[in-house]
Amino acid sequence: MRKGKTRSPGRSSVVTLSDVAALAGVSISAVSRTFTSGASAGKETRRRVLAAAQQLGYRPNAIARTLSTRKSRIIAVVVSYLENQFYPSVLEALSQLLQARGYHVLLFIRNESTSKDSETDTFLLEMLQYQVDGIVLASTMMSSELAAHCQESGIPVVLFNRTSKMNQVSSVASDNIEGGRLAARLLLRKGARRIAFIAGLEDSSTSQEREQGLLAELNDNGVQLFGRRVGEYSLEAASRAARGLFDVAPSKRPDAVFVANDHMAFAVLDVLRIELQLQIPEDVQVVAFDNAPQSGWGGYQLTTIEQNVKAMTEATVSILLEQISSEVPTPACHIVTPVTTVLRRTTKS
Amino acid sequence: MRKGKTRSPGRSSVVTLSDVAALAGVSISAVSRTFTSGASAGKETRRRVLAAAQQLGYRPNAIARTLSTRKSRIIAVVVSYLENQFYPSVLEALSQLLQARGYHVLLFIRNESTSKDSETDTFLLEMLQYQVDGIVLASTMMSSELAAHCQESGIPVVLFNRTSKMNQVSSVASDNIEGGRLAARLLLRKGARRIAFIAGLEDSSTSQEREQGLLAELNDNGVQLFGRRVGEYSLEAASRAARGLFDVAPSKRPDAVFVANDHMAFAVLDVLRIELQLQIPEDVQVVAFDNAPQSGWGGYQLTTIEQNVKAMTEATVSILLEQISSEVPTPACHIVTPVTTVLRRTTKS
DNA sequence: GTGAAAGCGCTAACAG
DNA sequence: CTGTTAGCGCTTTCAC
Repeated sequence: MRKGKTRSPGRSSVVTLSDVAALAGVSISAVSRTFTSGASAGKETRRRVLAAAQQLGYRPNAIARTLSTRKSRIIAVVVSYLENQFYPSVLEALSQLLQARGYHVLLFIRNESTSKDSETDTFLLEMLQYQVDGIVLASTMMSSELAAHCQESGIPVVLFNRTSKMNQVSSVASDNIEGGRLAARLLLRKGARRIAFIAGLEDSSTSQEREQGLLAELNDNGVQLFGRRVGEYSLEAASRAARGLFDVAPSKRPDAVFVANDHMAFAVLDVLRIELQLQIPEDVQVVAFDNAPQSGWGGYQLTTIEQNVKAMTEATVSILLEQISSEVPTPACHIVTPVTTVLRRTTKS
Repeated sequence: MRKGKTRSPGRSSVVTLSDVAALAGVSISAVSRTFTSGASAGKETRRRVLAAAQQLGYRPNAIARTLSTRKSRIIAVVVSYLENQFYPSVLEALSQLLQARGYHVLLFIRNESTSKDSETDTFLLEMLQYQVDGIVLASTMMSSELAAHCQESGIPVVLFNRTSKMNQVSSVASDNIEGGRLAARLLLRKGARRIAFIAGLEDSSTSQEREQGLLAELNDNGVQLFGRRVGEYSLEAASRAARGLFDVAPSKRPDAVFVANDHMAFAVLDVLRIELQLQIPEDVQVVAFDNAPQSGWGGYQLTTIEQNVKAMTEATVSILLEQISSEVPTPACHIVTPVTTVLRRTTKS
């Protein structure tokens, strides 16, 4: 191991507290204090320290600070995949907010297709090892088990865009039930009567709630669900689902579909329009969920139920920071953000 | 500050090396060694340590380890925005590779629109403070200056999908010039003679090279560039560029456009088809660059020059890890990955 | 307000 | 192979 004053040249970051202290002719605690907001800083001392620090190009070592304070100012965010543009949007918003408050994002992408269950543990371990101050689980496919694990390790967790059976852990999600109802109401109002649903993953709370809302509203209006398939949140499965529903005799076809998210809806629209030569919205109307960026693009013009990314991400960081700063374990809280329907060309005007 | 053995309950991560050592009845170094690969581990000792660690739920503290070893196993990756799906793809691939090798991704999103120049420094500072082992700059819009800064701080940097005037810093990028030539050749072969170009950001090396290749090939075939606009890598500017080029008398219209990336091309296609009611590829052919995921979707079916994300990301991590592990400063290296044209429906068959 | 000193949890000589 | 020990760079009592 290197000895005290030996410096490997070229590494500017090896300027330490004591170097600055030496140059400024004060103690290291003095230096530490001037770099710690809200500490008893001597006026003249501060000036000299700042000068010395400036001259030396001193940068506080966040790692050392973390070791000492047990606060890393790092938030782990885990997502399952970035293919669905909704998630990059979220990631961007989240990162922005966190950065503005002096936190940093340690990104974990848990690609479902290439990862086994055991990896879940690996992930968790790694997050814990890095002493992250908080975790946001923005992964619809993440097991509730993992959430529980995190929770019990004592570090704040918030479930993003999903909820958990156990109310122990905080969550932020859209009003998916209401969203499902909005979709149903819209479709009904536009004259649809043979309404089908394409689910995401069966065990995703998000998909379940959206379906639940759909069914409730349909039921309230005395109409039955016409068909149902599972799209697993993937392009391929969604395409298959669409074929299953629509590649049949016209008399057996739905006249509308509610797709659990925009991402799947793009695939659905492609098979409907291109493979099956169906007219949208004349032959079939479709409404989905999220309002991902591409939904508004000319190629799709998808009518959808919008999730309020801004509200969701803001709630997420505020809960997280709240829990982080609070000494006592804060009770879990569950935020439900409102949704709105945005009308485009996949429903009749 | 908390005293030695005092534990705040509920925080399982406070189990330390010495706790394990005590339970196992060995020294802390023994414990440390069994958790350090390639260390002289006593067979029986190891067994007992592992048992004790297991029982206590011990997790090595990566922060402490970092402080001691000066290796954080964290790589900073900075991107400018995630709206262009090419970047989420890259991020996912990068994260995958890095994770597999025991590294982690600290994500920085430098949203151009909301950030001032001074923030560049802030970013850099933060990365340095966290003692990141390496940096990948996957941001076309990032100033070369920042790259230089990083470089001089002694930590390995690789420019992703861009190059720098100064050859000091490593880079990984596609063969953009060849890509531009491929686009030109394709368009020429498909009968286009009035070929226009929509650039990204003027000072982006990537856009410059693509244009350069286009011009070179055009020139070799004795044809002049028919028109040129700047799309700034944004949907809005690209739409404007498309209007500028095509919202004119038919006699003055290009019969093909090469767009500097797919992201802009989507906007271009939308104005061409929807606003201007032009037939693609009959009235105008378009080819772009990247082969972003959506390019293959039914709504666009965009002919494009594909960047090999796999090759690019693999090269990136291999350079990075190489430089990290090498004691002496490794000379900068510049990887150029091959591109291929993928034919779809925006060019004639 | 300021300095001395004791850690934070782990690693890496070094001597046995 | 094992234990002892001296740090890594910073924060935070605790006296002065």
